Amino acid sequence: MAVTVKDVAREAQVSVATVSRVINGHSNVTENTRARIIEIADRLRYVPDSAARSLATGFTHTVGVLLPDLHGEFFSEIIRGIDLAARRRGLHLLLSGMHGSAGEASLAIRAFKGRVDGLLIMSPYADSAFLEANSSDDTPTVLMNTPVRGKSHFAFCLDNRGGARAMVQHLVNCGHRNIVFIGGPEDNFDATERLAGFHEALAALEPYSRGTVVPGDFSEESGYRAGQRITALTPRPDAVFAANDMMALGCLFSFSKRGLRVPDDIALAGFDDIPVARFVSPPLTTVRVRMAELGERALVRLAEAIAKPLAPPSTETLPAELVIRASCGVRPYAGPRIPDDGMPTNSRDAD
Amino acid sequence: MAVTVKDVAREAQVSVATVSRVINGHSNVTENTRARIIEIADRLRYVPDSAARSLATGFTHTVGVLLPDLHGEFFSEIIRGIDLAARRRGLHLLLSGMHGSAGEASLAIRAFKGRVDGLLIMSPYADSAFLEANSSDDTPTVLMNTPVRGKSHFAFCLDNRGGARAMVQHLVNCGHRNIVFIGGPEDNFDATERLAGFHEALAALEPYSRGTVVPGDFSEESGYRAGQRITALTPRPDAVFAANDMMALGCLFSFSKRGLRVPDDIALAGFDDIPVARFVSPPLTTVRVRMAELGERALVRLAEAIAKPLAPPSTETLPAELVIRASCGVRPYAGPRIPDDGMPTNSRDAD
DNA sequence: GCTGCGTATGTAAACGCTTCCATGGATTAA
DNA sequence: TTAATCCATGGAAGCGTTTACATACGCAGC
Repeated sequence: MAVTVKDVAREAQVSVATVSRVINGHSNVTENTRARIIEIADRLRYVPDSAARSLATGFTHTVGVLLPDLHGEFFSEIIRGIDLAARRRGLHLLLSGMHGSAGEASLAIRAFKGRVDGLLIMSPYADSAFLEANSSDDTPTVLMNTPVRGKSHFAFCLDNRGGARAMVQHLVNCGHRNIVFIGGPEDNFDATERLAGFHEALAALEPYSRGTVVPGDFSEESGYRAGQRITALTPRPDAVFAANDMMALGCLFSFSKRGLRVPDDIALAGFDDIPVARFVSPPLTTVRVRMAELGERALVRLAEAIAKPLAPPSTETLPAELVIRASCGVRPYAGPRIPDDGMPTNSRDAD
Repeated sequence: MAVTVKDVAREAQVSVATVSRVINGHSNVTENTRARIIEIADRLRYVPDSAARSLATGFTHTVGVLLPDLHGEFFSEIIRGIDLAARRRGLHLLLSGMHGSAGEASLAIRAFKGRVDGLLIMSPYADSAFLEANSSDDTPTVLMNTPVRGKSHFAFCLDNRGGARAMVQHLVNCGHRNIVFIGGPEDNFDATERLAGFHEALAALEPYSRGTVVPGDFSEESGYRAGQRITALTPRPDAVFAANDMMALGCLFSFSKRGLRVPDDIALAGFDDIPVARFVSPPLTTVRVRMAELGERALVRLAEAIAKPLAPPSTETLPAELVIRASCGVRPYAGPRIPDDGMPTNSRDAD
């Protein structure tokens, strides 16, 4: 059915070897035959079979991407970054979201065997035991946002701790002393790091202020509940720092429902800089990590590791930047960013 | 380096055929040898090579997904739906975003050869000539959100027209007569369909009201500019219907900058129901299409087509639902949906 | 005890490609 | 003119599987 090298070879009256050489751009072919073969291949619509190629060469020109879930702006950003860098290098992306169990993730990794030249794994939950059990030594692997530090693998992580410290610093600068932190899931690496950063900064800046921590689970709803608890606190805190933006939003709604004004009555900050953060009222002060850049850099690293398998593992940390908007009160509400600080040129909304 | 069937066969003192039979769960193997081989395969950490398998069987258990871009909540939603359905069927996803040119898309499709059992292509720009030139007959293909109707391929499309009509109906119901439409890019299929729906509904409902159309390009910025133009109109329109939410937001900001209140002074509606729509003030009335469902159903269709290649092509249309919030004035602002109509259980924010 | 049959296992071809090695013709050097 | 060299091309092995076909074994029936 599908046309193969043999068909092209027969038509061109040469051997398959010569066709292969032409297809792969090897030099030692007469210009004459090369042209003839190319013409015939085009006419026959010949496209080499990647599976066979992989088998023969040992390369797939594909990387496997394992993400914890495929939900929300985060993943879309990361994937975009990865895709961008991958396409630049002629690499393809085999994508897999793992929903939950480690067993499933393990299965996904095994399924990658023979399909990929390298692995890109992101999981704030993945521990080193898991990797130990599942990483085949012959497949270069890069970890993204993982608790595992680069002893055995390349790893990228976010400066959750630094970002949280910077935010606390900012809140203190704004004159807030009594700061409440809304935490995330206990087994989530991002969440614990952010909490640690909060404590560190507070210990350094306000040794006499014991920071209150209210539980949360990263969901908007948990933020709402946290907001209710915070409202009930006496004396009322000066500021709330939520471990992520979604909780900050929930909290914001809870406040507005009770007539508490942000930032006049209480300051509010989040973490992540999700797109919505800009649009709520007041716009949310938060911490941004460039996820697309994370994906991009991770892929570049992986590509290097594939090319040169023996490079020693390392860990890189991506900086987190403070995004100051109106919700903490230091600046007056500047209004939407239109057209003051430039509009996003995003025109891909309904595609 | 990597362990193959041969290694397992040698260790178990059987032929590779027997090992293969065990691995693939064929029945005709003694329970005794089966157990022994499984034990050895586990111990040796044998994982079959997918490339070789594909070559031998002709199946890759992978589908190629071609998207126009990987930006924003849309794609993340679609991919999530696809991934969900794919994992359920043991299929893998080879992902490719095509940035721009048809040539690049064509290249991407060719690169899929031998890697995938089927293709999932989304592009509101892809025309049938392109598909004609690039679709290999032996690869089942499903189109998502495309101008091409299912003559030669399976196709899914969104009910852009119906959604737009419903929105106009709603605006009229709210008492608005003088309605302005902000259009999208001219070569975008979604945009033209929405515009058509607008005209159709208006012609039916308000034969004497010629609807004004202001140009836009789906970007927030273009919405802002459209808002400026609309503000200058006399008499001032009753309502604005933007071809997508991003433009509606830009428009909203433009209004708020001029002190125009929504919905008191002017009603505003969008299309897409992007996550932000819920959070702006006032919350935006808009039209929702379940993108995850689109992805899911498209994958299911494709899986069917792969299993039974001769099924006749068809087209399915996904309904668009009106999402009524406060921006059109019919209902009082109900506040955030917390906890009245249930909080989203999204807790995946910072992963 | 021989035939026949079913079952467990082995042998080898095939999948489509790349690439090492061989071949032979042309070109160059002596 | 002959030998050495180079270069375009062909032959064939090999990549790791699956699977059609062959084989050998055990057991039932006569």
